[in-house]
Amino acid sequence: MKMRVPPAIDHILKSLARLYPRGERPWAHRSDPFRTLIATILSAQTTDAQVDVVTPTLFRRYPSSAALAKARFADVERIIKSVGLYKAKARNIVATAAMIEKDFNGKVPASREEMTRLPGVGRKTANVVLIKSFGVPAMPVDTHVFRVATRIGLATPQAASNARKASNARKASNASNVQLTPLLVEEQLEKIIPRRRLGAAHFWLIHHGRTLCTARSPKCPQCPIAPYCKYALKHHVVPQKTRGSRIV
DNA sequence: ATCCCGAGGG
DNA sequence: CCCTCTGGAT
Repeated sequence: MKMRVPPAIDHILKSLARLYPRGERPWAHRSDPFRTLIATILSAQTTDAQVDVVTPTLFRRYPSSAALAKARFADVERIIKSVGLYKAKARNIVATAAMIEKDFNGKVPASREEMTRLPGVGRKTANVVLIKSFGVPAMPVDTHVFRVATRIGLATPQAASNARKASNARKASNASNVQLTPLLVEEQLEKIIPRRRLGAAHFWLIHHGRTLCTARSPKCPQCPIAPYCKYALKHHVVPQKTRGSRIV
């Protein structure tokens, strides 16, 4: 229950909290599990702005899984036409609604095991619903979270190696040949970030990845955690004035 | 051109 | 591991 947070982690979280003080949560207005789930499925390879365009119409016409389960693909496709991958998503959300009705008594299942059986629901989507709608500690690891966490050292091959040794001592693996996977990053983040802060940390990491810590040309000179970011140091992008200084 | 809070299939 | 699915914003 009581968890001690390593100083570096604590500093990183505090820096991110200062950087993004509003802590705005995308889709915060959708609190019920069904809408959170559907909106999250729709969000793949699409901007959240695009999701916001189609969800009002979608949920007006299909306010519940019972309603959506009976929808025709063509009707749903027409409504969500402007989001990417809309054909697969139309199929998936209708099939998901049908499965919720048929196998889960009309309610979105509250476990990752059950949720990932739903068509179009992978581990990342399930984790979003778990932490947003069910209050279950889970870190959704998408490309942004993965990139940021590995860059700044919140997730490391060393820690992954240790975790793997602990859980499976039979496999003798050293840190150098452990490749970080989204699952390993998730496990590490859930271990080192206090449960209370997981939701906020998720937002900070993902928002950081979209703004400063981008894939192509990261804005390290503007980044407050660059002074103790391994990626920034390695690529010589730490500003002169803060290089070598202590963690702020 | 490149990217967007991925998932499923080969 | 790879590939495909997709429209819209920049």
